[in-house]
Amino acid sequence: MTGDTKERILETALALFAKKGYLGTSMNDIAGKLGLTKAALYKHYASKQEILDRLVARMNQMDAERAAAFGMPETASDGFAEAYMKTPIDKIRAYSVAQFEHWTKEPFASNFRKMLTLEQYHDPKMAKLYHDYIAGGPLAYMAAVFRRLTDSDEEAMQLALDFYGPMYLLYSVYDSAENKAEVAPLLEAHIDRFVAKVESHYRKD
Amino acid sequence: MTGDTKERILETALALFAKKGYLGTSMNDIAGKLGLTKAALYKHYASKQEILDRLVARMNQMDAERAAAFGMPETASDGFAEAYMKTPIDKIRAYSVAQFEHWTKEPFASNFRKMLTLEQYHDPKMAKLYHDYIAGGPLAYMAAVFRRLTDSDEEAMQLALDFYGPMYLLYSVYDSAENKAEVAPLLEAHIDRFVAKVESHYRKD
DNA sequence: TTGACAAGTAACCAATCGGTAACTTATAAT
DNA sequence: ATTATAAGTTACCGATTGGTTACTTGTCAA
Repeated sequence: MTGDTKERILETALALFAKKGYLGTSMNDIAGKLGLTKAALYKHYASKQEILDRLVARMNQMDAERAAAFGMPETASDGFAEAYMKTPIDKIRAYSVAQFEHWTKEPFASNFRKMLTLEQYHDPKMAKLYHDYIAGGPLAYMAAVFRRLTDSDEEAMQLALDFYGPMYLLYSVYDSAENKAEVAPLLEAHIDRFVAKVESHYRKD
Repeated sequence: MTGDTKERILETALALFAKKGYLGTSMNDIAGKLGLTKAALYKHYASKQEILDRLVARMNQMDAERAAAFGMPETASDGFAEAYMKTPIDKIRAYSVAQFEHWTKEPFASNFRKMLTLEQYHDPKMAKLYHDYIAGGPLAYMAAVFRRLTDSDEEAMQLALDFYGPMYLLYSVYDSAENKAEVAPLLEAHIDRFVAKVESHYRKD
């Protein structure tokens, strides 16, 4: 039965970190929501920081598994040399839609993304995770992918901005949307329009 | 001399709120950075909350003045009925570039944007300000502007996503960029490409 | 000269923070 | 039956929180 409580602590802590931030969430808050006292939390984790560390470790593990499942190079790496090899446009589309569903509908990933958003400016480690997972990381990734379609790094970056900028904005739209079911179709329409535009302009495919 | 200290308290508090969040910043932090004790802060503001309220009020005032200076309808309003009247593409371009410079280089606006980013999930008022100023607000604004170029609301929204999504992403890119001077040209290139694409596709201008 | 006032200080307040110590209780293996 | 052990409790710790009180100091007007 230890695994059950230990798991519920992680989920509850992450949900609170996503809403109130790491500093804004007390051990009493986490324990209270589980019907426990805060001392019980220290039977499972040595400190508040260790709870956060375990959350980060789990996110890294989940992302590596997902990247492997979709046959895409991992995101966290600095070198994107292998990214612009053979990634057909269909695979990019499927991967992007799945990524969006993951970061919005999956409770763990959605709360983790919100937590990163709240912690990015005062914690360098969180800033790097936010960059790699949500912001500049995927942008650089797409720029590397599009590099083989274009003649210059500048145009590849513009294509990456065209492609990922709206997707990045839709994360925020999703979070504050009253009807969240309307958001994913906006992304799919955007990707379809983008693919059509690229395929008509770069006919060397 | 009261105005000087009162002003420095606001600026210092906002800079700390942007880095550590509202809850993560103590009155001691603010006072210490000014070479004062926290009791001195209460000679100028009744509470920590009043400092935040004054920052919000100042931002609203600054934005109204800027919107008026650029001849654009205000952002915070719910009704965009007047938005799609006569806003030439040149004015939109100039306004957008100025907005980006404002939210990145202007210290007050830059710190305010970061503070809103950190507070958006746990404070409904901050969530609305973030939406109106940074995320869904400008998106809806651009969708209303582009509505007169298109046949449907759906296509207007797609155009707005194409236009504002990259701009929104570049805010994040700017914050973590080592060479910040390279970011604004990315936005200007994007806008030029967008304008060229729109003018070739919608030739009823 | 005096007196009002703005702006600052040191010292304190109750509440809360992350974390610890001592104790209870249920379960399960020997 | 006994004994570990895991999982919980209550009560406490020093530090810090937002905020208050009493006091001092400099300036400027009557």
